[in-house]
Amino acid sequence: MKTERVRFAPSPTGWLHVGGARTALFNWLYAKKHDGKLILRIEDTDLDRSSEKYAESIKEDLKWLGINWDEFYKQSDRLEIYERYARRLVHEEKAYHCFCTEEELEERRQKALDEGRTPIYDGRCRNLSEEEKQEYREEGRDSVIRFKLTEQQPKVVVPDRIKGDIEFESLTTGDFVILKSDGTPSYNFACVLDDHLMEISFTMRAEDHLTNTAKQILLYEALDFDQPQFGHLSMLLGPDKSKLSKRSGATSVKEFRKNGYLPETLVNHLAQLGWSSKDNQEIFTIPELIEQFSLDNIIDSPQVFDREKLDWFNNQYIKRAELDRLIDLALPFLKQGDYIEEDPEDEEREKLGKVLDLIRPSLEKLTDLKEQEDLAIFYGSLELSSEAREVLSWDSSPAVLRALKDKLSARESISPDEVSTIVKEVKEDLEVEYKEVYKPLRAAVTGKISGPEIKEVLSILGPEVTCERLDSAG
RNA sequence: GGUCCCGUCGUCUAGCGGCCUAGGAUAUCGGGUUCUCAUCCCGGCGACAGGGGUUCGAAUCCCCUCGGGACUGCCA
Repeated sequence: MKTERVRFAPSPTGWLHVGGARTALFNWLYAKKHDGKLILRIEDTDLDRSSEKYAESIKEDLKWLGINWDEFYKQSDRLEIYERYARRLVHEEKAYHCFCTEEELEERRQKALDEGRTPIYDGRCRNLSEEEKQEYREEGRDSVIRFKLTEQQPKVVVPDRIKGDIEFESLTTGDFVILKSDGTPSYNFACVLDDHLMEISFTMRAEDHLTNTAKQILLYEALDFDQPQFGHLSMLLGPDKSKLSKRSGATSVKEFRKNGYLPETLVNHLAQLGWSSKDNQEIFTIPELIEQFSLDNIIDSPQVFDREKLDWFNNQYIKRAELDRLIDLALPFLKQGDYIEEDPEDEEREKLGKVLDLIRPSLEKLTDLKEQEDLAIFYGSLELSSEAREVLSWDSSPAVLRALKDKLSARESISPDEVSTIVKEVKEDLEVEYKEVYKPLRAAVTGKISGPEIKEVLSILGPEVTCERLDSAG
């Protein structure tokens, strides 16, 4: 069997957004599933809007997501190829030079619109004589090369592996441009040439390319190329149900990274937007995703990219992350907060690990670390809240704190279980309720009346610091 | 306007003619666990866009209507 070859072909005119990331992901999953190759192709033929900066950031974001590619191309490196094929089509009289200016075309388009007609290029430059062409050239007019659609507009059928065959009664485009006046190819032309030359076996892209695919099929025929298979993914929508755009809030992968999301969160959520596993599994590892991925389970209808579930996923993955990795993931965000300035080492790192492990269930995003009040317990100076003071003013509190201190002061360290034991002893010795021990203890040690498990807190803080705080609170 | 795609809880989805008084997840609400918050567990609310067919039987098949979306560039 031939190797499956798929591609992701972004244009470097902006940061990678989640829609593009999903297309990349689906292609990648498909490639991995079939032991195929993923080709990354930067479509930078729009010289004005493309920039190297964006091309780099797209690569960076893909890497961050764990989407790696096997081959890399840039269309701007291949301009002679497109030009050569365009000339070939002109030579075969399947394409022709058109000298109409953009202003003229715009004027005609507007007129057609005003008259309620579909604006279609009228093909007036199709049969220009050599003299006429020469005249235009002498006038200093630029020309483009247009693809000649056959007179008897044939029905185009797009065979779609996801949606099934899609028939176009008629294409609402006239002779479209394949080579622009600056010599760069237009999208459809470059795409067909590259997909063919790069031996792409399956072209999977979002549904907004459906009509492009129809046009491209005409090009495949004119060029006498075998066609790859096609597949169209539904659109990703914003909360307003229109095509996801910057207006829909944060949409670039970069922003999600910056906002404290884990790459596997995004991968998982994106994978399950328009695809679902047979048994409704929701939390996947990457190998599971690859194993279970199939075109059969792709959904035709568009889906809203909603942040709520993403946050839930992120909490799930934060809870699951390996501790050492979590520390590394957390550090950049911690440094943005008030408590940690630089990378801790040895015992400090170990302590941080314990702290993170303790508070991770409460983290939805890593950015929560910037203002995590619980961190103050371990890294800040103690301030008693008014609620904490109230608890400490209970009649029973001073004696409880004293008793706790007596039991702790002789110790070097203490385990969470030992805290439970001590609390129990104090409760029994003083004949009070658990609450009357726990609450003042929490208030004195953390300054707050709510927070992470107090026995874990004491274990991390250690008896010495704990006793100091019991002192100053008492 | 034209062409094309799509239509199950707010959102993501299961469902591919009977297992559906429509299942799961999330969000939300309530309860439980806990010294407390978070986590976790249990429960509630909540959808087949509408109308015609076909069929013994339709969320599932067909048609129409309505609704949403995309495309309609010398952008990709």
